[in-house]
Amino acid sequence: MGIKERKAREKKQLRQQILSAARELFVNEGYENVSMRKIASKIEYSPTTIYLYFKDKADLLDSVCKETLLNLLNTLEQLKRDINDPVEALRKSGKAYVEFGLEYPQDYKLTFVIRPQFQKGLGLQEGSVGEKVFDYLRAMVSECIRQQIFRQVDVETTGQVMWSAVHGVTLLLIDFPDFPWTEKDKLIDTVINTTIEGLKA
Amino acid sequence: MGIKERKAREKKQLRQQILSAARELFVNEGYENVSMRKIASKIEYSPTTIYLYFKDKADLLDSVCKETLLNLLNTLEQLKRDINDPVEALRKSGKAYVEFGLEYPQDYKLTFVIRPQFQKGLGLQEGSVGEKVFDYLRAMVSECIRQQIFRQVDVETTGQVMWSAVHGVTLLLIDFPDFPWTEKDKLIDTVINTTIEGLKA
DNA sequence: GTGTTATACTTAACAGTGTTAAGTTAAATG
DNA sequence: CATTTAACTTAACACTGTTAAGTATAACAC
Repeated sequence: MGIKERKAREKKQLRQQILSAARELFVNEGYENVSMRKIASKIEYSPTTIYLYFKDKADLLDSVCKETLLNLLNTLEQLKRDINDPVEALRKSGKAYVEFGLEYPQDYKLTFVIRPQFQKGLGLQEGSVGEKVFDYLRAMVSECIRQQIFRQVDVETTGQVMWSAVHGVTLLLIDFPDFPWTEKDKLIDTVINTTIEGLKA
Repeated sequence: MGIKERKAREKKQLRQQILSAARELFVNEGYENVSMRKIASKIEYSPTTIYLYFKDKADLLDSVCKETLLNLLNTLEQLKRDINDPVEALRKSGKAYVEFGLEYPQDYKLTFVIRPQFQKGLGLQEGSVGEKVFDYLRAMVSECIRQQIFRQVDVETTGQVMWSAVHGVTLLLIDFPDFPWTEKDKLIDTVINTTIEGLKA
């Protein structure tokens, strides 16, 4: 019974191949500037083959995005294990969050800006990766409050403030790459540090 | 010599008509889903006529956004006249900024998220309205630093931190209307206050 | 008033897009 | 060996932004 399994393996491989090609093109040239034909030509298949593996172009981007969000979650959870001080963990997590957004701007914008626009009704879907990322942030903030490092404001608000800050700087850096920003890392650090300082007792 | 003036007036009128039609369609259906043909049909001209008034679709979007920014700038400058305390002015301006975004969410996204995506290379151009808005913010922050209320970090960075915060919370509130946010005004105030506190000495 | 020029707009077309229906080819099954 | 099934391709549709060429009308000079 090895034949069916080989076939399934090959299908999975091609799916992954499409996904990788799409990611590379999306990241380098931007979602709008990448056509299905371009992706197809990169993997040396006809354009219509893609539709045997993905519903449409949005679904393809969706899948690319889900992959990278899982990466973000991995990165963050790895980080958590190595750091004890909750403030330091929050700082590093914030930085990792922004850097992820800058590394995969298309994915970031799709998930946190574009998808909500077309998928109204739910903020972050139940059980979605996006929700898990916010859960992670909440846990961290919660620890800072518990240890009385942060002011005793409610956890939800505090988490949302933190999210606003990193979300804001991420999008500004993505959307206005030619604005005369302060040196990028300095800006990110200052945003995170300022917010943390402001949240302290 | 009234003929030339009448002609000029008519040209201006048609330009404005195109602009209004474009704004309405962009806001209601989203930039990508609006074609030049759709705009043209709305104003009952041929599609190519638009190109006599605007370089291309991006330029049209640009002009729509410029209008939006002028409105924002007006709102802000009205505010400035009434307040003396620079921190209070900054707080109120931040709030006004966010509220402007929430009142015209589609316009805000068009200007600060969608346009940069399609009109690359725009830092904030010399003399542009966007630059004036940031100048406004800079002046305010500068005063806070001069009066030694804020830490002596450079003005640019400080301004950018402030912008990140308000931009972030504005977009989150727009894009995830069904997320279990803290009460809206409380969240906005906390974001602004936290950032201001973090910037203080 | 007539001929010419400039202005404002339109028609037709190009090269590209996402997507689908129908067709092909080769492998697996009975 | 015949038939069915799966994987992939070809051709086409209805769109997109944009441009070059054409047209009709209004303004101007004489």
